[in-house]
Amino acid sequence: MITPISLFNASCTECGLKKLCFPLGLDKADMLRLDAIVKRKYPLQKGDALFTTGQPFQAVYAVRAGGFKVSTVSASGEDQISGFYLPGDILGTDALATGNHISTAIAIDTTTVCEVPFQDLERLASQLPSLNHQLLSLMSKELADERMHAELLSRKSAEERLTLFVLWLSRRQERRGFSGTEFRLGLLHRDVALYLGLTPETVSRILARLAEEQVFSWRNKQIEIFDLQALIVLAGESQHEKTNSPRAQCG
Amino acid sequence: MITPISLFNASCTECGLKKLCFPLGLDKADMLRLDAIVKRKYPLQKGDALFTTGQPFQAVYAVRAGGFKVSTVSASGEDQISGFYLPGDILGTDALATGNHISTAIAIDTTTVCEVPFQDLERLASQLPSLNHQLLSLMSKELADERMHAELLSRKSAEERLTLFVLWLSRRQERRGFSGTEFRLGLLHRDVALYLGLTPETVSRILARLAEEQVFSWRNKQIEIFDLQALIVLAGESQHEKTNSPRAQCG
DNA sequence: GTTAATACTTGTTCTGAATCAATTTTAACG
DNA sequence: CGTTAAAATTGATTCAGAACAAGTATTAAC
Repeated sequence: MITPISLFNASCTECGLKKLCFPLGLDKADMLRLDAIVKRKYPLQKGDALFTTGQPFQAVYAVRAGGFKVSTVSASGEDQISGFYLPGDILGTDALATGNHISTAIAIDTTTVCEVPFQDLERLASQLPSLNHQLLSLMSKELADERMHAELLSRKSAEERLTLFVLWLSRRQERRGFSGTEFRLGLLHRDVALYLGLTPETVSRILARLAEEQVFSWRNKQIEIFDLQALIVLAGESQHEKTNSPRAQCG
Repeated sequence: MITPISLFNASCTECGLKKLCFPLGLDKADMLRLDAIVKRKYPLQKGDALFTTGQPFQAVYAVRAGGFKVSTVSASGEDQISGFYLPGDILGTDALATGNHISTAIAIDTTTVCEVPFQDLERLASQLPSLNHQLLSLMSKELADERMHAELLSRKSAEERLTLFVLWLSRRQERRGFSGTEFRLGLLHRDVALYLGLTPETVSRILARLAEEQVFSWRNKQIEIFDLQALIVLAGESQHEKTNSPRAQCG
């Protein structure tokens, strides 16, 4: 259960997500300094934009509850989804190079974030080497995630893509201390299809078949994994490969 | 013509690529400090690895001449190519998050690099805010490139992928002050096919057709563009879209 | 300079996923 | 709560590009 008010009030030192946001090297004093520059915002409603393409870069954001889909509008008007950001993830760093956001972040649920003004963060980071390293590390992880995404898109079959995606989510849930076999995901099948480079029809068909085969089901925003081993095999991860997650900036 | 010895001796202050590597904010004094930590290495031969998957992270590298293909080995043994790094580009930052390289960089030609030990770089960056910002900006650009790669893989047809790739190269050449219509590229068609998520056969067929149609030719490592406008149309960039490059860390 | 290996080309067949189309289900809103 | 719009499902058809195969051209090695 989400309790927006208490989350809204929580500071970094008290936040249950702090180990996710800044896993390394900040002692209590440093944490308080970080805390001082973080602004906790009122919840965004489903469909609200956190930032949009072209907006000047002001801050990075940590997801506390809910989530975002981040997309770029392509020539044809259809948007390509580059990633999903769930609690503990940090987003907005895409704007760093140009000073303007190159993508749009839309809340997929009622969502609360911490806003970290980037100027302040950069100034603080210049005084706290470990925070600075953490920042670089964060971006490096994003890059690794995006590469995995690209690999998925270029070499995997539709079934592999979908099962791999669910497997990533499952592992992510577990890493966060939640059930890896039963969880909620407030994403449209359509959005997942876009992310995976597939059509909604194909996703629907594969979901139907995998439910039939008792591997997992995904209905009404609820995912339930019946046969994790089968899922691993279908995802092509049976006896090899790295166990990275698709979006693990803060894990 | 490459003259390895003179390149080998050049320092950052004299280097023709310095505007590419560090476009922002370093004055002469700062540049000298950076120069002091950079190690210029003897040339690598074609096929040599600059770093390989799993190796501990020691340094980032700036390409001076030649180039690299960066790939990750997938389950099946085939490797997925995540990018190409040409003169002026900086590579190696993928290892930052984990402390170990998650990919392998292979020289595609006789190649010279500057090695920048990361510990030194990070220490220096903590004293030079503009260098630190530059580092973050670099990673942000890499991320943007990887997203463009993912978008190309998920939504573009084979012809669009290939023409877009050539267009990116062309623009990159121009930005570097070289001819955008006639240049050398020491890549195998096979590697480009892997990068684009296609088979060598498909690449070969499309190249044959585009040469036939007098759009561009690519034979014996030499690319020649006959009809840039047609190329732009085929790449699906006719009257819209951003003009980013695929690998523009230093441009 | 000859040989061996690797890369590239070209043709044919086949298939996975897109596309088109028609319902059914779910969510949104007054 | 009923109405309407959006999303998801299911089916039929099509097609772009993969896979397979067999040749030719380059490049590398000795």
